[in-house]
Formats: sequence, C-alpha cells, structure tokens
Amino acid sequence: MTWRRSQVRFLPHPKLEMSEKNYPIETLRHSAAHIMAAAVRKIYKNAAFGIGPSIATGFYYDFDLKETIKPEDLKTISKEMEKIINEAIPFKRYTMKKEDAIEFFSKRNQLYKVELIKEIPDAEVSIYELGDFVDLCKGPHIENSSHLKHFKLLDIAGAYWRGSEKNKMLTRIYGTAFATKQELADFLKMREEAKKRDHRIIGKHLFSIHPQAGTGLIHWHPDGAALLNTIETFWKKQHILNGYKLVRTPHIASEELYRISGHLQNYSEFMYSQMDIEGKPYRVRPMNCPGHIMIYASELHSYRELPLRLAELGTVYRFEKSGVLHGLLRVRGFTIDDAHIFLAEDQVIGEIINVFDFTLKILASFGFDKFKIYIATRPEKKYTGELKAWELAEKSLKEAVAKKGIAYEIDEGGGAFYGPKIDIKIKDAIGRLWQCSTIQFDFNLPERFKIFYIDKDGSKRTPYMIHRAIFGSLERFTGMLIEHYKANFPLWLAPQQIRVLPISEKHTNYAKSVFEKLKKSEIRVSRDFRNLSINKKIKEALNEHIPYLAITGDREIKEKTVTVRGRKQNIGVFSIEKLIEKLKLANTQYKETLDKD
RNA sequence: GCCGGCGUAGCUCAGCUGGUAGAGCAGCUGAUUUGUAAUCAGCAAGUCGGGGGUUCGAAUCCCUUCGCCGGCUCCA
Repeated sequence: MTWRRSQVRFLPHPKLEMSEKNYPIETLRHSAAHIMAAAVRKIYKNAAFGIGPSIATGFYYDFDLKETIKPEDLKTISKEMEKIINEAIPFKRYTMKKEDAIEFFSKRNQLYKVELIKEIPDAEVSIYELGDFVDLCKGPHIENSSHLKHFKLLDIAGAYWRGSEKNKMLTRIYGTAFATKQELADFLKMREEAKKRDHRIIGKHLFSIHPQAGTGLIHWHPDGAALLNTIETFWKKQHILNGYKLVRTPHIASEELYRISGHLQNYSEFMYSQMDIEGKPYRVRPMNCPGHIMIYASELHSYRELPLRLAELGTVYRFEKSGVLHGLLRVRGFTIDDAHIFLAEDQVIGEIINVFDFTLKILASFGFDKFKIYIATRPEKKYTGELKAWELAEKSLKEAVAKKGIAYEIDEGGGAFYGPKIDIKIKDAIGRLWQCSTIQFDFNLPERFKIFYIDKDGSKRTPYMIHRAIFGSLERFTGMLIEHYKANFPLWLAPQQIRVLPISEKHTNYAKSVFEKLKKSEIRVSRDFRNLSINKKIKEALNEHIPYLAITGDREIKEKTVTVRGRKQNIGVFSIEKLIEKLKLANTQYKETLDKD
C-alpha cells in the first residue's frame, strides 16, 4: 500500500479552486459515499455499515438500520452532508493491525466491517477517518469533504448483504456525484429523459399485461402486433437470404426430451411444472434447441451440408420470480429469434464470425451501431460436459472475437449450462446498454442426443452446435425499440405509417378512396373520418406517433392529390400514385422517412 | 422471492387529522363543416384492487391477500 496522501500532504490553499483538482471520478464518488455514511451516522445513531462503493452511475452505501428510510428522508441526509462538506473535514488515512481493527469495529458494533476485515489477507488494514466517522477502506479519497461539490441522493432500495438472498436485507441509498455542475445536470436530465421513454407508458397502445390473465404475459394489441409482424417478416427474409432454413417446433414436449438435453437437471428452476398427457409427463418448453435437434436427427447428414442453419421464431415460457418482471423487458413468455447451427469443428470460428457479422448487420437496420461485448464463461455449478471441452470452447469464442479485432470483457460464470457464450449488449439512443443478442457455443447437446454427420472418410462424427439469437427476445427487443425511438418509429417499422384525414365531413368520400388505394397497396394506413376539427385530428395522430398524415380537402379533391404532413410539418403535395410509390419504396428498402424530391 | 413505496371512473390525478366520492382527457348524444397540435353544449361513467377487522360511521385506521412501481438477486 503506497497511498499516503493524507500523511504527506496538507490541506490545500483555501484559494485554490476545487475545479483544479482532477480526482478520478471513482475517488470522488467513493468519498461521497463516505460523506453520506457520516451523515447517516449522525441521524441514525445505531446504524451499522455495509459497503459503500462507487458504481458506473454514482455510488451507494448499504446500512443496517432499525428505522426505515423514506424518500423525504433523503433531503435530511443531503442537508447533513452539506454541513460536513462546508466544514471541509479532511479524510485521514491510518493503518491498523488486523486484530486491532477487529477489536475497534467490534466495540462499535460494526459487525459487517468485522466480517470484511477477517477476509482481508494482509496483516494490516487501512482505515479512513472523516471527522468522527471512521470506516474500513482501501481508499483513496479526496483530500477533504469540501472537494465534493456536485452530488445528489437518488434512490432508496433494499439490498442483500453481499448480494446473497440468504443474508439480511440492508437499506441501500443510491446517489451520484460529478466533478462539475454541468455533468451532474446532464446526468439528471438523462434520467428524466429515460423516464420519458418508458415503454410501459409510451407504448401503452401496443401491448398490455393483465393480472387476471397472468403476470409477465404479454397481450399484443393490433398496433403492437403490426410492429412485431414487420420485424418478423424482415427477420425471416434476412435469414433466408443468409443461408438459414426456417423451421417450426412444438411448444410442449415430453419430459424425456428435457432429461436427455439436461434441462431437467440444470434448468428446472426456470421450467414450469409437468403436465400429464395420457400418463406421460410433458413440459412447456423453456428453450427451442431440443426441437431443432429432433429435426436434425430425423435425417442423415453429410459433412457437405454443414454448417446447417435452422431458424425459428420460437416462443418459450420460463418461470421468473414475480419481483423481476418488468414490462416487455422481463417476462414469463417470450419469443426468441432463435437459430441452431450444426457444424464441423473446423468451421466453428469462421461461423461465429459469420454470425457476428450477420448480427451486426441486422442490428444496424434498427439504428444500432454501438455495442459492448462480453464473453460469458462456464457456470460454477450448473453445467454439463468435460472441463477440457469447456476450456477449448471458451478459447475459440475469444479467438473469434479477437479475429474481429473487437474489445470484450469476461463475464465470469455467466455461460449457459451447455456452453460458453458471447453476449452483445446494445447501446441505445441515450447511451443505455441492453442485453439482446447472444451467440452460444455448444459441444454438449449434440453428444447428449447422439446426433452425427457422415464425414469425408465415411465415419460418423458428432457435430458442434451454435445457438444464437439476434433480438434475443422479440418482447425485450421491441420494448427497447420503443424506448430507443421514443415511440417515433422509422417509417418502415411504424405500425401505422400514414393516416388519412379529411378536412371536414364533406371530404370523406374522397378520403375514403385515398384510404382504399393505400390499403390495397399494402401500406399500413389508418383513417380518422370523425366529425372533428382538422386540428384535433392532427393533434391526436401526432400523439399516436404516426409518421405521415394524408390531408384531403377541397384543393386535393380538385387536383386529385393529397397533402402529406410529417411529424413536424408539411412535406409536400403528391398524387396518390406517387405517394404509394414512395411508401412502397420505403417499405422494401427499410427507410426511416419518405424520400424527398 | 426479499426490502421500501403505491393501488380512487377507460387514462392522468384531487379527496386535510374517519362523516359514506370529484376534475381534466377519453366515451356517448346533439349542434358546428372546420386547412396543419384541443369547436361548443349536454349525458353517462367508480361495491375508492380483493377479503377481514376497529368504529355509530372507513377511500381515509389496523390485519391479510393480489397486483404495480423502485431496487436486490436473476436474466432473453
């Protein structure tokens, strides 16, 4: 431990501007957590302290309190923090022998700290003092409390001690801190922005969830279903064009199938209980892979056919604890845009790269071009197969990603039970990351099902398998799209692409003919022939995020045209034929807007 | 599942320390015939999430249950 700042440095010159300090953001936030803890200690005398780290969006501290903290209490705590900040209390670092530290914290009833100290391998531990608040801490910290200028306490939550459900639940307070006022303001604004994009609110007319029908289960309304249909049609077309074969498999299967696959042994906590069909146990499927393997196994395959790519928009059902359900993003029944690729050993790396490129290409069509890549390795307990094979599999995933020259992080133990995976997290319009795409390497299921292909020399060989999904789940992907686009879908995706609005009832007949022509041309057109002012009808249509409005009045009838209004203003007057042509082009070429000319 | 919060008309919300419900929007009816973000008027609409309790009296207090929200854990 070489950090001795508090011992060799003294308080800065009072005139020295704080903005000249260039603390790493983690240091600033970690110190903010300490200052918050000191404030909590002043208000709640008996508080026991858990941990208080800096995190990607700020910091938190976990407390064991007798009292429950309410949202309005955050103000009181903030004020107490301000006091500490105004006093410019220095952070002082000390070291203590482990035994002394254990005694020290035991005396103060800080049993969580004692637990932490016992696990530190060194003979000495470091202690930071902030006035009369003393905490076990590696540091480093800011010089004194006044260097924290821009912070805000955000949320209160329950959090298990050390993240385990078996432990006591502590009270966690989240906050954030930044070096500048502007950064803090931007962050808070971004949080507000995220709230405004909540798909459960702005996507209300697209889907619903009914406690009466079962929580975590989605009912797609006409507009939502239209959106899904567009996505699915696009998906199918792209897959056919890229060497996949579309298949369909059953939603339930004999339990025997899941015993062979290993799902029963390794995945049962997510599977719904069995049902009895003529004395035989069946299960609702949690994954599509066994079904695809059945299709593979029903024919003899030559090495010449590999890689064999089977794809399906496969709906699965998984048990998720009620507390984790969240709109479209976490549900109990969802459709995976699944594919299973059967291939020979020497094709693995090439095919992973192939899948990777295909995935990025598809995602780009939805406006996503920033990602974060994770390689998830073998789970500690629930896995199947040999360790050696796992190592090899993990190595080939890393190799494939390395070949693409893409940076990745390791998600230790995050793999599927049958193999490691590459997870692609998508960055949306306001910088949030979403887990959607996944590419999984499987050397286990083919063996368990004893599937094979005939190799060049006439011998039987076990293929490898790649499981992959690009959207992940259509539900989650759609939920993310709603938030990404703020419900202002690009033209090709919009559930309603254009709405026909007559100026008054007099123009209904003409509007009707426009509507019919658009409809016959397979444009997703809607109409509002109600006897309302044109202003009102425009307002409603815009609130429904419809990208284009076809306005029809006397002028249009006379000239056999329509005036087209975009989301912001009029974009021009077109003949009906010209308008249809433009809309059709937008659909076939996946365009965001109508071409202007 | 766990911690905390919430649950009033289709939607958004009001209803102070208990005296048995109210607004805007949407809906319906009528008038108006409208040129780029709300025409006017009238009508109808709630066993105040469900169950139990305290009380002369409960949307309001207590218990319980279901659901939702913010997190934890988990995940496509």
